[in-house]
Amino acid sequence: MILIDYKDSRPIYEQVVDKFRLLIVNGVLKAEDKMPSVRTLAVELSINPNTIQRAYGELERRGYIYTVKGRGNFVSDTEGYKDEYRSEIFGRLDEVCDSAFKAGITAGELKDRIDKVKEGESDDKD
Amino acid sequence: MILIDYKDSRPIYEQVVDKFRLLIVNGVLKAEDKMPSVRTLAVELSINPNTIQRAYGELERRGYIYTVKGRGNFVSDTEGYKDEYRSEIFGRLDEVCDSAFKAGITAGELKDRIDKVKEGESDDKD
DNA sequence: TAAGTGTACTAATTGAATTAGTACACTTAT
DNA sequence: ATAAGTGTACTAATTCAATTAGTACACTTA
Repeated sequence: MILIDYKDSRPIYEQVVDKFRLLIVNGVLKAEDKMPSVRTLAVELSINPNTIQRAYGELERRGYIYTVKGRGNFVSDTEGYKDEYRSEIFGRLDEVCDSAFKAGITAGELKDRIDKVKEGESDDKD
Repeated sequence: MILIDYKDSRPIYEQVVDKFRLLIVNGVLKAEDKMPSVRTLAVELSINPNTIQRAYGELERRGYIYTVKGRGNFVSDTEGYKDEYRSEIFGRLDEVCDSAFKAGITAGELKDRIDKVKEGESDDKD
């Protein structure tokens, strides 16, 4: 369900947080779905339970999951967070545009590129 | 000329490399311009000369600057690197598009956003 | 010759991330 | 009641990259 990239220089717990965030905001994991237990996932990924715990703590802090002691972690109702995630993506787009314009790339070129990506979509990647 | 962001989790030498890369590919620093000396810049930024040296070594390895022993570091002819930099930006755009499409954002929405950024350009930022 | 430049090297320090180990509280099923 | 599974909380040790510190050497220019 989740894969760690050891070539990635970011902390493992951060990668775990991001992967789950994507699964949740993109609807793969739905509200009330049960998250894998801390210990289970730790064994699955061959990393320390503390690292998973830290990731789950972060996900809870940010509202993506909630905890029931003794029962486990569950996905929250994240409808509200989808807008937040969209904003995040637009923010990233803004940065790319800034860099692009500074480097002399035109809005037209960017738009053409979007169309190309759109065409090639659903290709087997990553 | 350069500013370090201590809130940024990336290594200092990497930040230095990036800042100079931008100055160079965007034409602020031109071919044959003299780079600040390792020691001067170290004092200016209040960081260790070794860190600057590492950054300069990286810039040289990547072809952005060249070294003349005893004289200093100078900006290379970077015309060829501008294409490389453009590709990099398009690559970043591709990633944003992928995320966007997965999150249900349409190509049209992305294009509209580009126009908005284009309008607000040359605003006093960073 | 003196001052300024880059280069090379080793050692020490720092700090975050990760791992290791333990203990405790709660829930569920038996 | 008991056992197994769950989350939580702590402290200590380890690992690793980045950074700092210090020194020495070679070259260029004035």
